[in-house]
Amino acid sequence: MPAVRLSDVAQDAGVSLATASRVLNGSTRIPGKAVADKVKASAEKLGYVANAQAQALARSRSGLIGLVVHDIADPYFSTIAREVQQQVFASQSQVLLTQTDRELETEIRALRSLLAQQVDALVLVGSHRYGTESDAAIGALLQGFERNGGKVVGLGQSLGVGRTIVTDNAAASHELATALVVEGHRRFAVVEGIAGIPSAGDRTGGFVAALTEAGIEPELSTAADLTRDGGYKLAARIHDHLLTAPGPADSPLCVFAPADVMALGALGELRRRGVDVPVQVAVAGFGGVPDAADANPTLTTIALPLAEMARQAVEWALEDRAVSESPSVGEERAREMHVRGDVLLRESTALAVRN
Amino acid sequence: MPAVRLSDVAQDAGVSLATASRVLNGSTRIPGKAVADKVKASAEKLGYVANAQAQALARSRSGLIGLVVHDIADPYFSTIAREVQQQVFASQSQVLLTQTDRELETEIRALRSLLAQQVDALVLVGSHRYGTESDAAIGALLQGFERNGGKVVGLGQSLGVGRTIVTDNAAASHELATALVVEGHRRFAVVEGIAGIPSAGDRTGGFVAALTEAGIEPELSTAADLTRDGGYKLAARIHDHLLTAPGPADSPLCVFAPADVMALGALGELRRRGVDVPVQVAVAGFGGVPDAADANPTLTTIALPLAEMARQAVEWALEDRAVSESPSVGEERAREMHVRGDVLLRESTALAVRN
DNA sequence: CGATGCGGGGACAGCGTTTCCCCATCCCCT
DNA sequence: AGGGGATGGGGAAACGCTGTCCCCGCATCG
Repeated sequence: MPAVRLSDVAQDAGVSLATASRVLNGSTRIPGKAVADKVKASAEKLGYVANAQAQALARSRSGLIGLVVHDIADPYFSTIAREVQQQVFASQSQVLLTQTDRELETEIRALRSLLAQQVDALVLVGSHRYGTESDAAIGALLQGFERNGGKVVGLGQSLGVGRTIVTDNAAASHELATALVVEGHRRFAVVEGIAGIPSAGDRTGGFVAALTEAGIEPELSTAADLTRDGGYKLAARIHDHLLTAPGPADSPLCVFAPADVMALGALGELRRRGVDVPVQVAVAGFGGVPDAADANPTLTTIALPLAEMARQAVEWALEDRAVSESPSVGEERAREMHVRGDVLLRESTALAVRN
Repeated sequence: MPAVRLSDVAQDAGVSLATASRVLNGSTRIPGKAVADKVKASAEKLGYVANAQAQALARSRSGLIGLVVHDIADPYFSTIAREVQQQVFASQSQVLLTQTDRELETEIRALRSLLAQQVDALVLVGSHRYGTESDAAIGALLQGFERNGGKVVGLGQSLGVGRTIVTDNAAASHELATALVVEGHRRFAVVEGIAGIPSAGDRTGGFVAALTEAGIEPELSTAADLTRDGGYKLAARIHDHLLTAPGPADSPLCVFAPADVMALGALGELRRRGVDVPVQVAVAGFGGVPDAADANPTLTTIALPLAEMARQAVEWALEDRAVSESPSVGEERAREMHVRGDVLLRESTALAVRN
């Protein structure tokens, strides 16, 4: 029972293949009303569903958008994915989802697959930075893709190719650290940057820079993944550290986790270990996922306009190619858009009222 | 600068299209080593990437798996999606993601698109139940898909087509309610079922049935979406209700939200309103998302083995068609698999120790 | 009244792969 | 030494659709 093809519809309606095609797809040429109705009736009757693969092959446009995230279970990425999917779907296109787990090899494989599927555009969220030696393969892939007419949109940091929605990770983290110091925090712990993931390093970097300016040095710097599990590990380290270096009782250790999901995990693990937040330890995250506002204590973080960023990314991804290929003389189309995060000081970093 | 095609590789290697195809894809016929190496070298040199669309057309297998969820930003779905994506990707296939937002029309559109993309299999998570009048269109779509050789796997409740991983929502909720009553809870609030989403109704239904058996009637039943926002709304209703019917001071109102994300939202909103959980209000969820364990208070819930369920779904979805078409005589392949949820009584429903 | 458009429909050549079928070798067996 | 069976490579027909080119007929205009 093979699927019904366009030729079946054409035959049933008594018209040619060409006419059937014109009726059932927005062609430039609109057949006469009478014929059109006949074709539509036949299509309906037979339950015709176009073969997108064949259409893609003939049109050389697949209507597929590749979405690359590190981990779809991370609320940061799933919040973005939600919006991306909605927008793309509203435009009659489809989202092809891939996860990299922050592995370079996996990302390369994922990109290869997406390219093989002939995606029209690629939306990379929190990708590796293009340009470093080991990322050369990715850079080559992306450049080749763009040269063949594909669009690349980066969400997070600049890729060196395509268009990017840049979050100034370092500046935002700098602002957060400054605010925390102003609040009265003096003891800090940070998470070490992760090789190949520049955004994490930028965040910690900006944070530490602000501390340095304030004449403060973090008393702990530890390595951990940007995941919930990483947050557990981070909490364990913090706990251990406090056992050996308790410090003044009225001064909590403020830990900056460069991802909200990590901060949320740390919150859970600290509590399990009987460490009070924010009295003994203060926690700050980065991202502004919805979960952070409902946590207890509510999580101090840098809120990024995730939905807006996603919408902009899709807009660029779906933008008519004709427009993008004709850079209106003199006025070059913006290749980057900067968004800023809002520092949200909440309960997780609140200091006890001084008596 | 069009992409390099297989014919380019063949020409470069000085072999025919057929041979090149045989070398670069696992064909049954393996060309001689010498020729194979030459072709591989050319492919590498030219940066050849196969056109999956064309392959799909020729092979009539797309290597695409359609994933349908209500809301990818809901941790329940994103946890499942994470696992599904990983498994599918490991098998050289791709995930096509769609969200329904729990809208029937959207789900129909989504299915149509997935069918148009010629997906090899469909994984439906928490879909509408097939069989009710308004779902006839979906049922027809799915049946037609299956008849054409597609596979359908449902995750949640039975679809009436394909294979299903069934969670016994009613029984699990019944067990949870019983446990809560045993703990000492006497006052309950529930969420009304939502038209078209049987799982929510089943959960509340099982919960209420257990209460009835215990001679208890919920003192509040309210409508709210199975989302974080729904949780906010639920919390607001609960709060209002408590203002008019405070009840005995030592007896909290226990509210059952049939989705963890909803319960988590309620936790946040209750706190914002100054309602203490679990002292004034107890909260229970359903699903067992990772977030529930890190919440404060930790969330009582029914934990489903989400990752396992996802893995099983993918296994069925990717199962060799030849196997599934030859039902080994006598031993019919299981069409359903039942998983049970574990009742996890945690802090959000803890009663104060009786003095 | 004949010529010029133009609207509307059909034939057909691709789009990039796979795969069936045929053909040329080469080897081994009789 | 000749024939038969492997073995390995090539030609070409699909796969289902789009888009270009062409043709026909009717209305309009000179």
